[in-house]
Amino acid sequence: MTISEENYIKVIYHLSLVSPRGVNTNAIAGMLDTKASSVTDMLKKLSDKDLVSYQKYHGVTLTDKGLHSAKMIVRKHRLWEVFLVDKLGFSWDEVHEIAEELEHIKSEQLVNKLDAFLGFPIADPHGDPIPNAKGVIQKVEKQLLSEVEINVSFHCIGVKDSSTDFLKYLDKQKIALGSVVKVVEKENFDDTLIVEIDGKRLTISNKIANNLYVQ
Amino acid sequence: MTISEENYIKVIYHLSLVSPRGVNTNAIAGMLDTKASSVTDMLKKLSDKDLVSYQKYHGVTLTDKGLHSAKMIVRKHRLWEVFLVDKLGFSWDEVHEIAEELEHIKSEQLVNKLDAFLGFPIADPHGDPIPNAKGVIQKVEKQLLSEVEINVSFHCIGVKDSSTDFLKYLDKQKIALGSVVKVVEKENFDDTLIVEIDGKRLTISNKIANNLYVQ
DNA sequence: AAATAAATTTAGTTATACCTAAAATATTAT
DNA sequence: ATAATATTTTAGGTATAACTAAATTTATTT
Ligand SMILES: [Mn+2]
Ligand SMILES: [Mn+2]
Ligand SMILES: [Mn+2]
Ligand SMILES: [Mn+2]
Repeated sequence: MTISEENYIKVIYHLSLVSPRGVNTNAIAGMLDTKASSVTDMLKKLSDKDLVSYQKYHGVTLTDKGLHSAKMIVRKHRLWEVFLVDKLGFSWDEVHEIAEELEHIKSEQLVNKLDAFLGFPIADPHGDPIPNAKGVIQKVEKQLLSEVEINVSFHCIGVKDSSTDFLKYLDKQKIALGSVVKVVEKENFDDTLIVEIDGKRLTISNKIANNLYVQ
Repeated sequence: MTISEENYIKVIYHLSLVSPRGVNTNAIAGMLDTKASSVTDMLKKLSDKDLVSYQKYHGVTLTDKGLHSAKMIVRKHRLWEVFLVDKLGFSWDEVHEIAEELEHIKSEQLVNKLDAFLGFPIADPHGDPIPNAKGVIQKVEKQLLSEVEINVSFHCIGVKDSSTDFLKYLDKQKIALGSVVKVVEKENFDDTLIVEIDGKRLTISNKIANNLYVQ
């Protein structure tokens, strides 16, 4: 599998979590910053390799083989992110780009030794679950902060958006995974929230609350 | 710089340590397991990018820019090898292939953080020197065991050949970097040596002695 | 100084992974 | 149901990095 093929498989995997009935050509093109015609070319190749099942004009789904490959790539991506943050001292907004390269390193032995070295983490620095060596992903129940009951305490356990801008905002507000959050007040007009984070009061927009997972 | 370009630059670097007057097309082809005509194509491209100076039919040398790039690739290769052995528990005969991939990961910050994480090692698991962030390589004086005075003790500090076969042979004979070696007797007919390694007697061929660096 | 051999380059192909523009199909609006 | 619009595919083209076979240049013999 080439790096390009792996990138397609990974994108199809992520998109299929949202559209399990079939992933559109244009959606893939958007994620990979490429043209729809290039996507069509690649879908044919992936289909020939039995990694996706593809019906012209009706999108693709991953085959079992494709799904497993995708999970192994995601596993590598997230393990490397843990390594970069926990061992090398990168901050959580710096690691995605580097992990995009590291996820294509081939050795299975490497991934499994890295996993052990990191202590078999179950989530990456953004709270995303890490598939195990067999591809099994632990399901954790989580809610968006925007949809949570008022005056009940939760823990931050992940981010939905992991753009640099959002992660840096969270750093600035001292919101980290593990922080204790409680919604104190909800403004009906625009859904702005007044929250208590680790004891400190803070006003946050709906857009922020809508990208923070809690448990 | 593409992965392919980096591989060429690195091979030219290694060959130029032996032939500083100019590296031949065929030598490069041999190392990269490709054809001379492919090499010629690439040399033109590298020359256009000012990474090598190339005169048709007369081989190439690295420019300053090319030399620096080469050292940075070698730096990454060797640092990753240290990581794989020291942190992940790979043995020294398993790491080269993986490092061949890892050496192409782009982030400069990554290399320097990795370097710090590893404690700024000066040599890789095979005893080869690791260029620092500026490209400076510490010169250590070393001799081949085959050329060393009799009845004088030395330390093993590196291997010339780092093929799996040779490294596994050394493992089997309990010869490692750091071992204390003394040549006890030299057979004039075929240069076979009787050596004492960490106190134990052993007979080794000239070919073995010719691939072990001591100090 | 030729002749022969070896090394290197050029010319012409191939596969991958992109692209643009045009054609085909599907979706939506009238 | 037809027309308009959006999506997707096809057709034809580019750049990279490989290849084979032929031509050219350099090195070695005689
Ligand atoms: Mn990421
Ligand atoms: Mn992540
Ligand atoms: Mn190596
Ligand atoms: Mn090495």
